Amino acid sequence: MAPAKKEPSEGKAYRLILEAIRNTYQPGEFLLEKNMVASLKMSRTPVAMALNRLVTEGILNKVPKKGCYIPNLNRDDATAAFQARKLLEGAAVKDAAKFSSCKERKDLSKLLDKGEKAIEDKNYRLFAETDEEFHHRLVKLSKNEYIYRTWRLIYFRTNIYSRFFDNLYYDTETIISGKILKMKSPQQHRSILQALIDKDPIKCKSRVEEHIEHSLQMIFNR
Amino acid sequence: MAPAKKEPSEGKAYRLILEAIRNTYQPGEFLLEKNMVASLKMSRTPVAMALNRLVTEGILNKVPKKGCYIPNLNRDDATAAFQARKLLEGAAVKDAAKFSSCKERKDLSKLLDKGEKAIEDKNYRLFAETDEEFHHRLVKLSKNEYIYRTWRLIYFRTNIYSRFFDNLYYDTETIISGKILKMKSPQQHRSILQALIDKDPIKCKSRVEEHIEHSLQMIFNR
DNA sequence: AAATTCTTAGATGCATGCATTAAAACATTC
DNA sequence: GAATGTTTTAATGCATGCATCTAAGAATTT
Repeated sequence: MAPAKKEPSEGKAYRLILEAIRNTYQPGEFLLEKNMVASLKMSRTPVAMALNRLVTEGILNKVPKKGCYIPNLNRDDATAAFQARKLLEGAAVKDAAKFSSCKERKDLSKLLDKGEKAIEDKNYRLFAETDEEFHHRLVKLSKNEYIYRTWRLIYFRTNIYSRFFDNLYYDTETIISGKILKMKSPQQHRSILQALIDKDPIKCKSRVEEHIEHSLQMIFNR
Repeated sequence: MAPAKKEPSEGKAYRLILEAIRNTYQPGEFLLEKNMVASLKMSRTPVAMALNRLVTEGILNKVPKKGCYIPNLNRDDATAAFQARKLLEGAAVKDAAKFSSCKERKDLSKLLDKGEKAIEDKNYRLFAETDEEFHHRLVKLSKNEYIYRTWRLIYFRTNIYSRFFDNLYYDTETIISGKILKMKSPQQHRSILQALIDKDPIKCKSRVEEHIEHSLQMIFNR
């Protein structure tokens, strides 16, 4: 039997609070330390540390001596977040197109298979997971730790918008710079992967940018 | 007499530790909580919070149950950091060229005056300050909070390199994509500002990128 | 003497009590 | 009754003691 090391309290708190931010809390809602201490069954110190971390990451806002809350959603903020994400993710895949290995591309393809199957099964939760992992892996391929770290937080924010407006998978059409985009998310993913396989950095970048712009437009069109 | 509100301990700890990271500590050096508690004359809690924040920001590294330390310097890391900075700062000034107000440009010009005077006086410390503020203001002009937040941390990292190699102001020449760049930093700043005044986003972006690439090359050429 | 185990010193991780303060509830004045 | 000032409440901010763990050094074995 393995020794079964105890998970550090702060890390556990961070993990569970982050999950609750994604799935439970609403924009504008205050998070009381006291409540978390109760539900997490630990002392205030690790909870305070985890909250502090989330504030530093920009995932939570804070009012001194008052507490932390989920940032509110608005059009300008969404635009800024998606713009920043487009910049980072676009540059990342541009580099990825130059560096990616055969195995990495194969693995991405398998991941897309899994996502498409999830949609067939109407398991949208699983699709959302694979979608998220696809983007994470793409950006990691850039091999630039600074870009990845920074992208990760902004991506989280854009994902809040997509989830809130229930837009992770939809069969709509969007107009971007005069072009009508009628692809579903999985098709867009495939076309990004294809550009990656073709080792075409420019195409890779523009397809990613269109994909992200598409997500933003879907939010606005609701 | 004003009430003179007491500065929160955590904020003070953060501020002073950050300053020490810039001016005192060396790459690889461990930071003992105990020592900071002693020099800052406060309890462990706010110090731990401040360190936690610095780790989250990527300014410090951490080994669990051991402590925090200044990240080591190396060529690949420098390349990645400057690359990321170039991407963010380039995009930021591109937007800035579209949005900046007359007053904002005037203020930037005054700041450059101040920096040039500092060099005349051989006050390189003051020049470094104005240099830093110039870049901060430039990126803020993008009006994108996500880009600014994220850029700020990466800029800090690149600045560590520049300071470490004592390269904030030097009269060297560099070759970037075949072109010989022979400008000093202040001249480069002026040319960036000029592109901003001309409201030429593309020129603005490329000049900023060259300026940053120049900084990186100066580090490598030492 | 080298390698291994045991001990111990000293660091971080966590729990908890007190201090401070913001805002809600209440009382008072106009 | 509205506006203002006061009290109370309940949250975060901070200090500190104990728990846990890492790593360095001492003791032991080969």
